Amino acid sequence: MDRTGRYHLGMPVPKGSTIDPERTRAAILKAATPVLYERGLDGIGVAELCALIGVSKETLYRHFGTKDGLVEAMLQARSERVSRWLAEAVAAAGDDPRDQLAAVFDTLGEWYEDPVFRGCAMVNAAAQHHIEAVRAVTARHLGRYLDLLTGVAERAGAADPPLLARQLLMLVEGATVVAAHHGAAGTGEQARQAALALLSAAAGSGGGRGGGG
Amino acid sequence: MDRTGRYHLGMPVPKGSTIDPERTRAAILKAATPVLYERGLDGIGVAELCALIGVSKETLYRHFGTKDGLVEAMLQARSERVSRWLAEAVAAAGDDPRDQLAAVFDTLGEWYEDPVFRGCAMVNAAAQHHIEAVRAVTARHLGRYLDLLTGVAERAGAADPPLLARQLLMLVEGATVVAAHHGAAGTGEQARQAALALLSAAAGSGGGRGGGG
DNA sequence: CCGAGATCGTACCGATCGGTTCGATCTTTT
DNA sequence: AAAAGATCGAACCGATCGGTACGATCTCGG
Repeated sequence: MDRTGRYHLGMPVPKGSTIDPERTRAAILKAATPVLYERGLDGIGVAELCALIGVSKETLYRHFGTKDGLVEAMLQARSERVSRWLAEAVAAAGDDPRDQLAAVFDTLGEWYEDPVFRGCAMVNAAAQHHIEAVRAVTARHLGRYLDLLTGVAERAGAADPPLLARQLLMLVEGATVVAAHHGAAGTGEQARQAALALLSAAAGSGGGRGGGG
Repeated sequence: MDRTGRYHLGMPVPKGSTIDPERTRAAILKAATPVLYERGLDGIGVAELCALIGVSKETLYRHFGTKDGLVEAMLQARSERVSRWLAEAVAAAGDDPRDQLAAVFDTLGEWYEDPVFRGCAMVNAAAQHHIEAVRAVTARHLGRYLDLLTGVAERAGAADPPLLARQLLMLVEGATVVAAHHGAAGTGEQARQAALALLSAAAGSGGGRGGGG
């Protein structure tokens, strides 16, 4: 032991407060998220993960209890983060629901082009684990997307907003799968065109434009 | 050792031929496929898998070399089987491309309702493993779907058949993801409606019906 | 200045994993 | 009848896994 000391995730500890109870947890989550996303939940062991993110196993286990606990917390945080990210893109797109929908797929399209893109982390996780909590996080995640898309569908005056929203959700998740496993080039734009076509069809043949509100 | 003997996967050996060289391999694949699909590729060990399907580890390893070898062979066989299954549904739907497209999603919809449905096995596998061979099988699988849908798009006289086919592929994979993780009820029909709407839009605004041969 | 507590690195644990080996049994071939 | 070869069950192997324990270090509250 000639080099102990200097701990806490390599981050300088702010002089105030009690070494931060929640901060360590948040820092672990932030550092572990991209590693677990790239390597896969079962593609890396706790020991290697800890070494990569610079935290001891004891600290990780005290904050998350088990590896599954870490995974669940990570997925939950990631779901909330990307949902908020997409919602902000919609909010920034103005009042026209067509622009809002286009913003969704433009945002996704940028993500697809990212070299680290490996598909939806929540869907990937649910696809490989039977853990009920993981599946629940994924279902909730899709629910968030559905809510966002339902709002767009309603504002667009779709005849059946829940139906259109679910169809758009399929397009979102399908574009993500196709981009991950069959090439990302152009996928965002192709999906955007399809989404706008669906919206036009739903608004045109159904309830027309300018839904009450 | 009071009960050795009586081997070969519990299947009665036909009296002719050399105990079947290929037959054992096919039988292992057939038996292992649903187990690996339900439990997940990493969710079951080779020992338990062998016990469940009634084959010894030595036999399995002689036929497939490694667990990854078994996985690849299984995914390859499954991809060919389900692609053929979908192609046959299309072929049985008559000459109208709209009927053919509807048949695709009706067929998928039935699959979604199956209690053992857990999403697309190839996509699930690629989502959890970095193994290049697995990712290749998945890419090829999506390519088969794309070929099928391209044929439909061409026969429908779409203005841009490759574009429409890729959008329909997103719908297929998206419906599969949504059915797996957000409830299967109605997903097939909802996706079918969306697909037909996309086809109408692509044919209507683009090249009209009866695309040139 | 001294205890409480968070963190570190390392060693350790039992379980499980993928994969190999071996003796015995049964079938087919020669 | 004897050789060849496929299969079985079980034992075995080294590696890795998730998780725990321990002694040491550092910070903070009192």
